[in-house]
Amino acid sequence: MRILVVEDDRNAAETVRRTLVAQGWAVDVVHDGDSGLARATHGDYHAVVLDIMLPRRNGYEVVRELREREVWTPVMMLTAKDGEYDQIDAFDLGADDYLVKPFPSHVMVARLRALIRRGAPERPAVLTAGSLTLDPAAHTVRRRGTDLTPTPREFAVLEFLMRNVGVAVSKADILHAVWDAHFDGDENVVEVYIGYLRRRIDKPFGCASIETVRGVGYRLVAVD
Amino acid sequence: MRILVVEDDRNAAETVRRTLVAQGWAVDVVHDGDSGLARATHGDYHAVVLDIMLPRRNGYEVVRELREREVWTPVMMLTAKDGEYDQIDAFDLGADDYLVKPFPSHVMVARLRALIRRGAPERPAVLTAGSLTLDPAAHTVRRRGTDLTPTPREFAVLEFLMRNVGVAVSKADILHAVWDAHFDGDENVVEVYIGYLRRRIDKPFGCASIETVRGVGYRLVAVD
DNA sequence: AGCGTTGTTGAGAGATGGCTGAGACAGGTG
DNA sequence: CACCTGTCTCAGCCATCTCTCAACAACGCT
Repeated sequence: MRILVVEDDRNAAETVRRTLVAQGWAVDVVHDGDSGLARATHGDYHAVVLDIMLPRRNGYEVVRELREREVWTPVMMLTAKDGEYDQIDAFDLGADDYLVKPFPSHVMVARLRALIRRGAPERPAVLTAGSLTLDPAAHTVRRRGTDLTPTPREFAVLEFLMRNVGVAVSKADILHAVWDAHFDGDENVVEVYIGYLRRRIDKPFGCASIETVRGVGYRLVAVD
Repeated sequence: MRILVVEDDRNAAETVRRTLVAQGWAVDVVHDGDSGLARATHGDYHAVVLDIMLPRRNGYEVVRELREREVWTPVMMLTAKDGEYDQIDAFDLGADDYLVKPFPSHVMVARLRALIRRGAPERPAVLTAGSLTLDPAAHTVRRRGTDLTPTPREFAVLEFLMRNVGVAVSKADILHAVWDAHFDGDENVVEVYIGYLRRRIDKPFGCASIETVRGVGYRLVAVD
C-alpha cells in the first residue's frame, strides 16, 4: 500500500507517518497543498491523508482540483475543527472519509483500510448518457444544459435506468429497485412513469433515449 | 436504490426512513437482528444501514454472519456509543462504513451514496458467430454493425442457437429451451421461427448462418 | 422416376403487451 | 377550505406478435 500524507504540522505528520509505516505501508509526506496536489495527481497512491489547514492551497481546494482532474484516489480528510459542515463540504467536494483531530491512531488505520478496500470509485458521481446528465447528489437532471425538474418518482426511475445505460431492464427490476417491498400494485405504474419520463426528457428535445424492448422492458441509450 | 434499515428504536428508524425516502430510494425497515439478517440475505439491497444495539442478534453478529454467507452488500453501521473500538470491530467484521449517532442526515446520505457508487455488476459476455453478435444484457442483435430487431420469441430462439454455435440442435431441444413446459403444440412452430430468423438475420445480408440438418434439426454456423 | 417423408412458407385469427387519458386519492400549502 | 402537485389505478385502444393450418418444395430412398 502506498499512502500520501499531506500535513503541514511536522510533528503531526511524523506521528502519522510512523503509524502507517508500522502497518508495513509505504508513506510519502509533503507539507503544503501544491506539492500534495502534484504528488497525488501523478504518484499513483492507494490513498491520500489530507489535512485541511495547509499553506499554499487548502485541503478543500486540493480534493476539488483532484476530482476535477479525474483522479479518484480515496481521500481521508483531517481537521482540528469539529464542525459538521466541514464533513458535508468535504464529502461534497469528493473526499471519502473524514477524521477530527485528535484521533487514536488505530482508528485512522482501520478507516484507511476500509477506504482502500473500497477502492477508487471508477465512476464520477454524475451519471451521463449522451446529452443527458443526472447528478444523484444534487438531485438534478439536465439535457443540453437545460434543467429538467422530474418529480421524485420520475427521478428515481431515471436514476435506475441511467445506472444501467444500454442494458434492457425489466419492469419487475424497475419496480423492485424503485418501489419498496410493500408495494403490491401492478407493473403498469412503471409504464405510466416511463410515459411521464418520455414527455419530460425526450419529447421536448425530439429524442428517444428510452427504448421499449417488447416482452422484456426498457433500455436507456445515449443520444444527443 | 433499495436500502434496508435495521434499527430497533422506532423513532430513529422512522427518521432514517424519511431521509432516505426523500432521496427517492426504496426503503424497507425491520426492527431486530434476525429479520435484518434474513432480509439482507435474500432481499437484494444496494446497501444496509445497521444499528449495533439490536434485539435477538446484534449488529456485529449480523455483519459477520452476512459475510460468512457470502453476501457482499455494502453495510453502514450506526451506534450511539462513541467508543473507538466499536469502529475497529465493525470494520474487521466486514462493515464498510460507520457513523456515530447523532449524525446529520445529509452526512448519512452522502456516505451511503459513496458506498453504493462502488459496486456495479458486470455484464454477461456478448455472444458472437461471425459477423453476428447478440448481447443478452442489452437485448440487442447486430450483423455488420446494423441493429436488427427480432421479436421476443425470435430473440430467444436465436440466443439458444448462438449458445450452441456449430452444434446441431433438434427441434425438440429448441422447443424445450424456448417454450415453456405447458406448450403442447406442434414442432412446426420451430420451423416457422427458423424461417422468420432467416428472413431477419440472413436474407438481408445474403448469408446463410442457419443450416438445416435434415432429420436432426438446425445448426448455427459462423459466417461473415 | 416415383413416392413418402421432411422442411418451408404465406395467410390470417386470436392473443398479448404497451401506451395513454381520465380521474381518484393523499399530503402539503396558501 | 380550496387548490396544487404527485402518485397510482383503471380501462380502452392499437400495434405487434404468436401460432395454426394447409399448400407447396426439397430431399432421399427404392
